[in-house]
Amino acid sequence: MNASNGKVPMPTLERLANYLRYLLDLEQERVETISSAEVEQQTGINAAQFRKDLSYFGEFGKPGVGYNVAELQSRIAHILKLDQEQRVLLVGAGNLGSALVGYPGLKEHRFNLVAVFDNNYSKIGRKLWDLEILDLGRLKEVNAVLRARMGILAVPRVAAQSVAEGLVDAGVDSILNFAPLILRVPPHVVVRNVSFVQELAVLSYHLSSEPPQHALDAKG
Amino acid sequence: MNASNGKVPMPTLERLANYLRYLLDLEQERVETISSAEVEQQTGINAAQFRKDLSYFGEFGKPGVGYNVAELQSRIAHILKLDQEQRVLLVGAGNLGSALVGYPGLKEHRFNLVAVFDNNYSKIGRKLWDLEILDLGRLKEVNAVLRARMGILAVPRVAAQSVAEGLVDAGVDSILNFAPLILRVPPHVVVRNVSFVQELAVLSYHLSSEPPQHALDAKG
DNA sequence: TCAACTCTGTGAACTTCTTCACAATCGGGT
DNA sequence: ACCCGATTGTGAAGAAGTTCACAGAGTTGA
Ligand SMILES: NC(=O)c1ccc[n+]([C@@H]2O[C@H](COP(=O)([O-])OP(=O)(O)OC[C@H]3O[C@@H](n4cnc5c(N)ncnc54)[C@H](O)[C@@H]3O)[C@@H](O)[C@H]2O)c1
Ligand SMILES: NC(=O)c1ccc[n+]([C@@H]2O[C@H](COP(=O)([O-])OP(=O)(O)OC[C@H]3O[C@@H](n4cnc5c(N)ncnc54)[C@H](O)[C@@H]3O)[C@@H](O)[C@H]2O)c1
Repeated sequence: MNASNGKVPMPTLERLANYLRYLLDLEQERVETISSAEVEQQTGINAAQFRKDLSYFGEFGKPGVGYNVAELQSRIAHILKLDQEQRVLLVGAGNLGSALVGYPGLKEHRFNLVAVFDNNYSKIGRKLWDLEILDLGRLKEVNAVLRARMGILAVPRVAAQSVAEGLVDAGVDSILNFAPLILRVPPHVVVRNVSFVQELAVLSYHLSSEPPQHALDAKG
Repeated sequence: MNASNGKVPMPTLERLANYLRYLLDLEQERVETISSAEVEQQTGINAAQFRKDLSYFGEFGKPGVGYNVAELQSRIAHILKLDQEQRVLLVGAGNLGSALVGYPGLKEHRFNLVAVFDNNYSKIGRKLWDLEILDLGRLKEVNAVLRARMGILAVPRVAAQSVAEGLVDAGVDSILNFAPLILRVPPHVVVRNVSFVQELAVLSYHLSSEPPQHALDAKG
């Protein structure tokens, strides 16, 4: 009796996209049915965790059988709204922005990068792959037409806060931020940060405790 | 009493790099001292959380005063081993790899990208910024000299698992993985995944509950 | 010197997330 | 039709993380 009404834990949401990726692989391998135990065996995700994560959204499996791969895949895609086009604005046509525009993984998940903005006049008007780089000043005007609600922030750190405010003003209420700073946004706006340096720092920390080389192994 | 010996929660580690970033900003603004209450006010990070996170590593502040910005900054950098060079290997000289090599933020935190590998013969031998792209086949041989323990995986999904194994075989025990899949690695190896699509999916999910208040603010 | 005040460091309470463990259910075999 | 082995969905236990709240350390000023 759970089914999506209650509050879903954030870690569950974060795992959902991973499940989806894995299910798409299984589908391609023509696997029709999978049990949570097999998921655990193949991916290391705890079987009970997998089942409970799904349980927040309803009942997906059959006792004694498992889950239908194709059905589960499409239902997770639906939960995450990855079964419908999501229009996305990108600000910052630099190294990272360029990699993102050229990344086919976005379209595969129905994320449609509909416009790219920059404030550098030597870039405005040029094309980044197949998208023309637009003047940041036109953000609100352009999005009045496009009505994208998601924005990707790939500008230098010092510009990020003000650009974020511009995105919000243009009607964006979900921001993926690559700049290494904590954005302050109104409460209705959701921000997710991607920080390569943070991830590397966590790895770096762990190096300390690890033995310097792979001469050792075996663990209780 | 605490000081680094006990187990540190993973979320604490993840926040540490953020604190560092923030402290570097304060340093640049010539702020000498900061209290946890001011941190909360300026960044939204809960003051008690900030204090407790630090408490896992020792005592950093003075009651009645706060924290010395420069000292705290350097002590956090030390905890994360960001006060010493960390050599890093990159595999995959594509769009993302290229952005990473050109990203100055890595060097700023003492991450030194010492070699780039690819398996595409039209790329091998060319330069990516100032680094020559090396044949993936030479990974082990080259790292026998360089002795990097960190690796960044920026290859297509289908290649990621085997390249990860190659990295581990070459002595790498920390991997930052950009490919959208769950890597299986030996227990002594630490993996951190960066998944743009996962982050976007979480944002996409949240769009549901938000009111589509595009024209909420009554427009100009 | 002392009182008034500020702010840290941290046990303890609280909240959130993960894992366990088992009744309920399914499909297949006989 | 009925049993049997497999597997789900989920309360409840347990683990982990966050926040509270306060004793006590440091500072200031008289
Ligand atoms: N390149 C990476 O691998 C990488 C890794 C981690 C984080 N980041 C972060 O991502 C962001 C972008 O990185 P990058 O390497 O693409 O930088 P970049 O310098 O290559 O590109 C930044 C782009 O933003 C544009 N820009 C600057 N100010 C702007 C403004 N106010 N409005 C609109 N556009 C503006 C610039 O013209 C440029 O095109 C930075 O915050 C960086 O810290 C990058
Ligand atoms: N570009 C992005 O914005 C982006 C975003 C999210 C995730 N990713 C992921 O990052 C990875 C790299 O993305 P990209 O856009 O740079 O791809 P890309 O195709 O531009 O580059 C991949 C590089 O890897 C090399 N390569 C392929 N197989 C290899 C192998 N076995 N050994 C060594 N090198 C090999 C290719 O020659 C190429 O140079 C992919 O897994 C992708 O899904 C990329």
